[in-house]
Amino acid sequence: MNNPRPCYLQIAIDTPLNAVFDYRWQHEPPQIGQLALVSFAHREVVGLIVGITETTEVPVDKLKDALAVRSQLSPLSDKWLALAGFAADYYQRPLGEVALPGLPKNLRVSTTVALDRAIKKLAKLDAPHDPAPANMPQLNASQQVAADAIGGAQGFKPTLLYGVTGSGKTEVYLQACAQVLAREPEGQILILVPEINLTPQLEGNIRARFPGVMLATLHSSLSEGERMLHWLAAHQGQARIVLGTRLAILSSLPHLKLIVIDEEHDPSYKQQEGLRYSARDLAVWRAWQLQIPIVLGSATPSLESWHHAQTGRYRRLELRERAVQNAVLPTVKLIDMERDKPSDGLTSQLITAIRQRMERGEQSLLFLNRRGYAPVICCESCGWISECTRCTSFMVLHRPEHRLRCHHCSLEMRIPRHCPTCGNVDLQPLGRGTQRVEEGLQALFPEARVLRIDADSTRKKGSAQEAFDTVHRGEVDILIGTQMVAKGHDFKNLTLVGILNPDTALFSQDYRASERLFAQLMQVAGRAGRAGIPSEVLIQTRYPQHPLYGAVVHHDYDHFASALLEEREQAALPPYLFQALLRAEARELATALEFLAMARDCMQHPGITINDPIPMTMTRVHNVDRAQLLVESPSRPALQAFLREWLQALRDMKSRVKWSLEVDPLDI
DNA sequence: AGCACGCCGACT
DNA sequence: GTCGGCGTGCTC
Repeated sequence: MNNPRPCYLQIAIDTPLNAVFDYRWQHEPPQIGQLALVSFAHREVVGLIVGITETTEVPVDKLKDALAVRSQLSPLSDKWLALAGFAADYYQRPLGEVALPGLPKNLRVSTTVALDRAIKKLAKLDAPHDPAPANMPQLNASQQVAADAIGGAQGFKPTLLYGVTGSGKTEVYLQACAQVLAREPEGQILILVPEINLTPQLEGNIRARFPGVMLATLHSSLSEGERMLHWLAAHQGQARIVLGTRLAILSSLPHLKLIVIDEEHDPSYKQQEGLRYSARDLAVWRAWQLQIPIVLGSATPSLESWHHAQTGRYRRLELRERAVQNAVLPTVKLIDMERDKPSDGLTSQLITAIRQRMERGEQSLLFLNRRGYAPVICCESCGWISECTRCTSFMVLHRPEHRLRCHHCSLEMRIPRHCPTCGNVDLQPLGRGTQRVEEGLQALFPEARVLRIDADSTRKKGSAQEAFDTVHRGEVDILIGTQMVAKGHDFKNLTLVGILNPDTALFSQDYRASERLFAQLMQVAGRAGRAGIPSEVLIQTRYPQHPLYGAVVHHDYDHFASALLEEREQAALPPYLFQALLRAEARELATALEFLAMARDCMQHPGITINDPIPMTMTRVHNVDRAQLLVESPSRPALQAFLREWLQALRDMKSRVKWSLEVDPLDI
């Protein structure tokens, strides 16, 4: 057991320091990829062994002994280490910050009881697999072509599966999976979805289809015990199918043979804090690394993927029809709000359409992406408006709770009885959110069962599921909701979708806003008419002539996307240009801007454009001012090379300003 | 990022 | 007298 000659372990630790740390080890040498418990800066942490050497440069007085190696856990593979290494390089973060946070928490504590228990439990579950699928439904012709193309692919073959909502993409994935499981005796499949609670039926479908193979799920609402078990099942190769959200892209899958990314355009594949990675982009890299097929599915692909399909880097497969017998796409109509003036936010045409559904016993869904009662209240005599004292934003009126609430810093207060500046008692709500529309609907249709689903109405755990179940049981006539109702759900009796206020995104500063709006409209429109009953989507707009709406009416993503891509090329925007964003925050805006100006000027940068520092659109959040600096280049390698040097220079500046870098930012 | 050390203000 | 405020400095 005792090895007379000590070795040195190079250990990556979850810290912002851009280095690995050497520790002495006086026992049998471990393997690269194993985890080790070490004492680091007055605390005990678990790090990842990334190198083993016989010498070290570190002075003896600094060197410590590693405390333990987690020898019961088989090492993370070279391929996995290379994936973490790529992500660390690409997103300009220390390896430890990439590799460690994705591991189950119970692997990163000083005790091993949870690990030992999970290993024992999985040993008992080690039954032989039977990959045979149960109850395979008949596919239509284009589904079959797609399933065979994906399931039969060899090598690195990215496929963009472009299929309208309800065209049966899921069934294509499942049958492609069946082919891979049958062909590869140990093969594993990774299926990524945007948010698991929005697709609870997918998990059930997979289990029912493949009763003989182990499925592991990985997402943020698992308990720590479950996460440990599922992660380990994937790591040991026992789980043949892993279904997860973006964080699952960094799971250990030694026999990975196929990757599926459902709704690949969905912004939730992009992590928005800490390591801001794109799970979709990492998935493509991982497929390339392993030389395996990957399928990206969407009714409204991201322009990045669309571009790759146009240039031939991805193969494009198409599903043009809805898969359910007789189900057709809903008819989309635009309601001109200049002609049909809304009262309580609803035009007379929309009200009539809802009334018809009531009479026929069918359901209606109203979509408004704004929660609360009204986005702001104001004083009509002096012009005071309810601004947040800590953020560059407004306090939103939440009438049922009798409170004003800032959606950015969650500051709350009672509704003032009178205007804080002039004393006027007549404070008016301005604009409308879901609560106000709910109130208007109830007044308009006293006999209707109206249900509101948004982040406020579903605060309690499980209440969202409960609300959706109520809709599925047919106990709701009119559903009003935000984003939450747009995704995934298959409402059988829903034949009308009303979209209340989509216009704001049309004139947004954010060049991605129209792409997102289109995807959102298609997605929510896709909730209607799934069971074969003819159905309608009504969009209330002041700009019925806008080309975006024209494309929605004709269900024509092809031309819309190609037109947007052309605009992006003309304007030199992604995907024809690569970007990174340096953000800085400070108590005073000037401090943040000064730091960014220094950053801009601290280095030569041929081939790289560095724009001027500007305050962020929402400058102040929770009493912190934020500014940003956009860096651009038509060459990704040039940008990458520049960023590496630049970040070193920024670290050496030792500024007290808090800053961070995001590669491939979505929101600018 | 944590966490300790360190040097100045109001409390039993 | 000390409890604790957060500035600054280090982590193999």
